[in-house]
Parts: sequence; structure tokens; C-alpha cells
Amino acid sequence: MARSGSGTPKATVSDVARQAGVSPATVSRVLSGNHPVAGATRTKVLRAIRELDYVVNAHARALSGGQPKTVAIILTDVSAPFFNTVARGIERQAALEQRLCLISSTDGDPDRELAIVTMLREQNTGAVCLIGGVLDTPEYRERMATLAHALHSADSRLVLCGRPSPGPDLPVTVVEYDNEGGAFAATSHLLSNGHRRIVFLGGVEGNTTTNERLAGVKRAMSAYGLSMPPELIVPGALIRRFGYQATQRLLADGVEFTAIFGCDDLVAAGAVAALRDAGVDVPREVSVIGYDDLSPAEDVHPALTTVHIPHDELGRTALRLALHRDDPDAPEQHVVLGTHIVVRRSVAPRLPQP
Amino acid sequence: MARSGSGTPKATVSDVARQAGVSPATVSRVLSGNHPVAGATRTKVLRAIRELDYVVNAHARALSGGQPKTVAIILTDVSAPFFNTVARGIERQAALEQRLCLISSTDGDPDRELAIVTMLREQNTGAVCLIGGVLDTPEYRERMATLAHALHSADSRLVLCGRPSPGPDLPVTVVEYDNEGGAFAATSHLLSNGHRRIVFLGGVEGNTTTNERLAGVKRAMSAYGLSMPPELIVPGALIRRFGYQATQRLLADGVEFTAIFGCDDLVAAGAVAALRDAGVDVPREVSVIGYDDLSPAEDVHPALTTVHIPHDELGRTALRLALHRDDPDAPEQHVVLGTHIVVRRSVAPRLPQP
DNA sequence: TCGCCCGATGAAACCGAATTCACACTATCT
DNA sequence: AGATAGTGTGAATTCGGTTTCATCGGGCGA
Repeated sequence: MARSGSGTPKATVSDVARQAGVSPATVSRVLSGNHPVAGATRTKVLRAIRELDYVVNAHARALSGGQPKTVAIILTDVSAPFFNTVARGIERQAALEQRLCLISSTDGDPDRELAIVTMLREQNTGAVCLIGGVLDTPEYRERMATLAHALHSADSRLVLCGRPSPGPDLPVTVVEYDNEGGAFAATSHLLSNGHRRIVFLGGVEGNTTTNERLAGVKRAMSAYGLSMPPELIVPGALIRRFGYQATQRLLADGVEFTAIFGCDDLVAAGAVAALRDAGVDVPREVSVIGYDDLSPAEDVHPALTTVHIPHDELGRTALRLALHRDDPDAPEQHVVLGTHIVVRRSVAPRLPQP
Repeated sequence: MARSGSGTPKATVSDVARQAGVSPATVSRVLSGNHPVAGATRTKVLRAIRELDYVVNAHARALSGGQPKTVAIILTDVSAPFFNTVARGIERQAALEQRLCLISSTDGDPDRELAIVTMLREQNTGAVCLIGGVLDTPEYRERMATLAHALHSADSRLVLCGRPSPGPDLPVTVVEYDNEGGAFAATSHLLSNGHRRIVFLGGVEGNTTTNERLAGVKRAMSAYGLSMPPELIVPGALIRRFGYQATQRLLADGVEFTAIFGCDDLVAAGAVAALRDAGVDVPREVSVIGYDDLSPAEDVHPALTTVHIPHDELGRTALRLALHRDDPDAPEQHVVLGTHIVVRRSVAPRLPQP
């Protein structure tokens, strides 16, 4: 596969040096700026650079011991709202740090995740950020531990965003948000509005995010001396359709409830649609609360009360911590960001019993 | 800033060669696979690679004349629905081509776009994909032309996704979708439902996308012997809030209309909300049609009839074309993808006049 | 049996920049 | 004035692979 087709092949330091009448070393020095160069010389070199439209070759620079100029982001899907808002935060921080972002979607496939990390190892990125919850299995922890060490030995850093720490004493940066606390607050909000039979709707079983949110719900219930009846726990995919269909089923089965805790806004939106289509008024007859504060939350009618996650801050913090650690050999750094309820219009006091 | 902190510094070809008892050249040969290597030798090398957990250094490889292993994506915002679905398509194709994606958001700032491209030029990416509409000014065309040549001289390719061609005879790959045709179809749909006073809502003035969509609307009107009254053309930002507020204003001003063409789904969703809040029934009293078929379109109530854009195919096609051109020196490649209406529930026949 | 060609391998050059080392030249101090 | 510090510069080396180029050995046709 012969590639050619250049108009003017790109200039190198040598070309610039020749043009400016100096040595390549000098050109390199004015480029990096950390070495003394006479004013006149610098001017000549700068002019030559402009004339030749020279740009450094990042590969050559990286090879001769430069700082890595990229960071990597691995997520389930760039086009999925939660992930890409966090990615946006990482990207924002990366821009501040003068770095480029490599991004890859895994579609949730652990094998693909591994394949990507392998490709990434070749690239010598400064950090590898993994976004999103996962099944918290022993295999997962082991994979992460291996990865953390592999990256560390390449002077890179593994960063987990909204993902649990795979264990102590690992060279990993973990930035989570208070999943459990948000669920607790959301459920408390429903409870204080008089609701007692609350459906936990959606969330992949075994997923750490699901577990934490469910734990928060249960804790809130306990605080009221209640427990979650099994028939009100309905896990499932975090997609709109699941919320819709599962709610239809609950209605059809005659299950009693006055509120729904959607494990994310998509599921909650689906639930709202199903209730409306069944002639159930939201929030008068049934209250619905979501999670994530994704952009669609506003478009649901009634606008969805939900738990806000600091997506952007999550991403920014993660990268900042990973890139600026005082001791590169420091083991785990762990930060937990707060969440809070955003009250809109999908929750109302429970109707007085007839 | 002294970086260190490696456990085991990463192995090199030389290390592998020593371990396997062969020369570095041989290791390189089994790595690339295009050269004859004896079976036994290959086995030894492969084993050494495994034992040392060796991974090639992409920078070194790139330096010694390897194909670039990355492509770049530049968009307004990774977390904006339209852009990231196209990006997803590019990414999917990149995965097929064994390449990594560099991604950067510009926030719509042309200067930032230029800065990013400069950083990208250093990286020697195989292609640079720009996503999304822009103000079609002479400066824009000139910038793109410069960029196209600069990239071409670096054996790279400029790819424009959903953006107009900056001119003929440029080494550029352009993949657009039929913006005008989609708007024509959408408007025809409204017209055939009896609507005559149709609002063109949203779209940044001067933006190529806006222009094309407005042109489609006008063409459809002409086909019915009608023209667009200026008071029904209400350009504005493609955000939900604009749709909401602008619609409120139209209502307050007593402007007569029975249908709204939203320049995108977000604006249309805002319009629907404003109408509902004003007690206007959608679609019985006013029909609304959107554009883009973004994910929120489904969540609007009533579900939004809209124009579907093949986001994913757009991205995939763009990258495929850019990477596999028979003649690298070929000037512009230009493809236009079709669009089509997705009928949901936000459009109904016009009420008989009282 | 001799010569030829091809498969397999190593030595060495090269890609583009950064950096170390050495050297020349100037100020500065005694 | 001579020693000394310091500044600006070039030559050469290095980073980690890939790719000629050259060599060596063996199979095969004449």
C-alpha cells in the first residue's frame, strides 16, 4: 500500500536549522525554551520555522523522552448521555493541560476494553480513564489490578470514574460520586411525601452502580422502619423501553405502589410514559423520581425530579488528580463527590387514602 | 518535574531479542509479519514477548515510517447528541481499521478549532474529521483550504461531516446528508396535512445547516404556490429553551400558525412544551415536526415526528472514504446521504376552519 | 557435482527530536 | 593581565523500531 501524495514533505528540525544557518540542536533549544539562546539566533530560527511551516513531530519528541501529550478515555458508548458528559469534563481538563484525548467505546464488552487498553499501552498515554459502572466480580478486580500495574510501569496512571476501587494499595486514581447517598436522599424525598410502596425500577443486576443505589434506597426505607418488598425490586436495562414495559407489567399485575424510583432518568422517563398511557396521572396518583440528571430529564412531562451527578466535575477532578500527583508512586487516590436532588415536577404528596 | 516510578521499565525489541537469542531485526520481522521467519524462531520470539510482557512503542514505530494509528475527530461538543452520534460512527469504523480516535471539542470557537488542528498536525493522524455545520463565510472556506493542504502534505486527509465543501479541487473528503431534501419532505408532510401557516423555528442565522433547511422549507412551499411570510421565520439557538420562549412569544404576539417546523428536535421539544403549557393541544390544534431524530425526540409527548439523519452511517462513510482512497492525490470526494421522515405523533391534519 | 536462487538471519543505517558533552568566546574578579 | 565563571553553540549520542544490505546455508536444476 504505497502512500505518497505529499505536496511538500513536512520539514524537520534539520531543514529549519539549514534555513536559519544554525545547528539542529539550536533549533530544538528555541523550541523547548528551557535553554539559553541568543536573541538574534532565536529570531532567525523562528523566522525559518514560519517560512517552512514547521511543526514538531510528536512521535519523535515522545521518543526522545518527552512528556506524553495524550490521555485516554474508555467508556461504554460516546453517544450515551451519562458517559459523554463525564468525558466532556475529562476533555475540558485535558485542554487545560495541553493534552489530546484518545477515546474509545467498549459497548460494555470487557474483552474489547482489554483490547483497547493494549492498543493504548503502545501509545504511552499519560493516563487512562475508565468511565462507568461495571459488574463487580473478582475477575474485574483482578483485571483492574493488572492494568493498574501495567500502566504504572509505563509511567501512566489508571483512572476510574464512577467505578469502585479494585482494592487498596494499587496505583489507581478513583473518583466516584455518592451513589448511595443520592439514592438515600431521593428515597427520603419520596418517603417524606408520604410514599411507602416505592418501586426500584431498572439497573443491571450485579452492577456496582445498581447495588449502591439499591443500598441507598434500602437505607432510607430502614430509617422509616420499612423494608423493600421483593416484588417492588425490578432490575433491568437502563433504557427507556425497559422502564416503559416494566411499568406496564407492574400495572397489569396489579402490584400496588404510589411511587417509582427510576435507577436512571431514561428508565424513569419510560415509566412516566407508561403511566400516562395507562391513564395514571403523574405526579398526582404516582410520583416518579429519576437519577443522573441527564438532559432528557427536562423534556419528560412532567419534568423529572432527579438526582444530580456532577458529571463535569467528576471528569475534571479525575484527570487533574491523575496528572498532578506529587508522588508518582503514591498508591490509590480516592475521592467521592457529592450528589443532590433536583426537584422538578414529577413528585407530589401521596393522595390521602380513600 | 521528575517523572519516574516505574516498577519494571517497559521492555524493548532489544530485550526481546536478547531473551530469544536473535537479533532485533528478527523480532521486528515477526512483529510485522510481512517477512519470512522460520517457525522455530517465531515461536522463540513470541515466547520472549509474552515473558517480558512486551508491547511495541507506537511512537518509535510511527517514527520509522509506519502507518499512522490514529484518526482525529473535531466537534463542537462531545456531549451534544447530534455530534456524538456521528462521532460514534467514525469511532466504529476506526475500530474496524484498528485505529484509535483522538477527539476534541471546540465549543464552536474557530480559533480553538485551529489550535486543535495544529496540535493534531504534530500527531501525524491518518485523517482529521470535522463534524457539524458552520457559518459559511469566505474566511471559513479559506481556513478549510489551508487546512486541507497542510494535512495533505502530511499524508493525512481532511474530512468534513455534515459540513459544506469549501471548494472544488481541494484534497478533502466531504460527506453530507440531504439537509434540504429532509426539510422539503418534512414541510411537504405538513402541507399535505392541510397546514399552510408554518413557523420555521430555530437555527443559527448564516449557518449552512440552517440555510439548507430553510431552503427546503421554501421549496416545498413554492411547490404549493406559497411563500414563507417573514414573521414566521424565527431563527435562534438550537436549544430547548429557545424553542420554548420563541413559541411563547409567537403565541403572545397573536401570530397565526397551525404548524411548527423545528430546526432540530430540541427546539421542537421546547415548542411542544410551550404549546402544552399554554393549553394548546399538540397535534390537534398545532402540529410540530422536528429534525435530526435525536434520542430525546421519543421522549417528547406526543412523540415527535422528525427527519432522520443517518448519523452513524455518516461517520462510518466519512472515515472509510478518507482512509481507503485509491489515489491519495485524488481531489475532493463528495458523498451526500439521504434523509427520511420518521412519523410519530406530533403531526395531525389541520382542524377545519371554524 | 557445480552453480544458482531463495529463505532466513544479523549488522547497520535511518526516522526526527532532545540532550549530553565539549568547546569557543566573553564578561568578571583578583 | 591571567584565571575563572558563565553563555551560546555544534557534534554526537540516544530513544525504539523498521528497513535495506549483505551473508550464509541449503535445495534444486543442469
